[in-house]
Amino acid sequence: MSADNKHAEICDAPDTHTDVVELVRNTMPDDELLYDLADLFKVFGDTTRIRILYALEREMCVCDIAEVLGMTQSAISHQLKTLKQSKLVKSRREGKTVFYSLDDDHVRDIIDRGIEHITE
Amino acid sequence: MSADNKHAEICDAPDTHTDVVELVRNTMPDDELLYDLADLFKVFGDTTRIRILYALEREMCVCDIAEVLGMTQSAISHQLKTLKQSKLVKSRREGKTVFYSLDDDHVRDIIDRGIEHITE
DNA sequence: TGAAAACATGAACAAATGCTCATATGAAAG
DNA sequence: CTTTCATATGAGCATTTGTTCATGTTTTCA
Repeated sequence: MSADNKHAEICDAPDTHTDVVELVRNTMPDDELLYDLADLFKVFGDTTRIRILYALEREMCVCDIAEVLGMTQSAISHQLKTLKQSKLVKSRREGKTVFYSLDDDHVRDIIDRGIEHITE
Repeated sequence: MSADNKHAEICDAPDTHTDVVELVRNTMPDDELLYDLADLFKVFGDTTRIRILYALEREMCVCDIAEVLGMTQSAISHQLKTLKQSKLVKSRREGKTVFYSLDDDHVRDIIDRGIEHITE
């Protein structure tokens, strides 16, 4: 909690900079949380996965998703695994086919915020 | 608008699948929008950039950000460029130093939604 | 004008990532 | 039990990406 002056390492700045650095350091969330957060957004950061999430406004089976996106069943399956691990989609088995849908409302929420930013 | 039966290409599914595929296809946003959206989230999908955004709750100069994160000035500068191109941060010059801050409220909004999802 | 400080940028390299191809798993039908 | 359909998964490969290192810009001050 002591203010160990690291001023020398910082740019040739007025003393306020040192204060700001210390202050911001203390108000930053745990690195673990920020790491998980980046990992979550990384999942949204791919065109295929975003398109899958949009398609899943309605529950769909794997091969139909592949059909909608015009992509391989394998490619879709791989991405669905990623999406499921991040708890963005859930699955339900019915015989041979597996139906996927959005896991909760957060998903659409996050996407909508992104669209807001883009189309402002 | 005609329902050109692509049933053969789809999994051995009841006719409803074909309908769903067509329906979802028509309700999907333009690929360009989805591409831009993925690009936006891609920017959030990196630990360094997320940490920078958190640090910028207060306006800071480049070298102070580098100090807070314990990283090179060059690395930070590169990432700030990415963040600026996505309109997530803005900059203001004051003599030799350049101060960065969040561009608008959407940024913190999007991040908060992400945290909600993680810490649920 | 010349040097130093703060920042920006280009090239290069290592690490992460997404798709493809082949194959494995699991369920239903014959 | 064997086959077939829907899906899952592992390895391989090409592309993307983040950092480092060296250098370029811009501003200030002597």
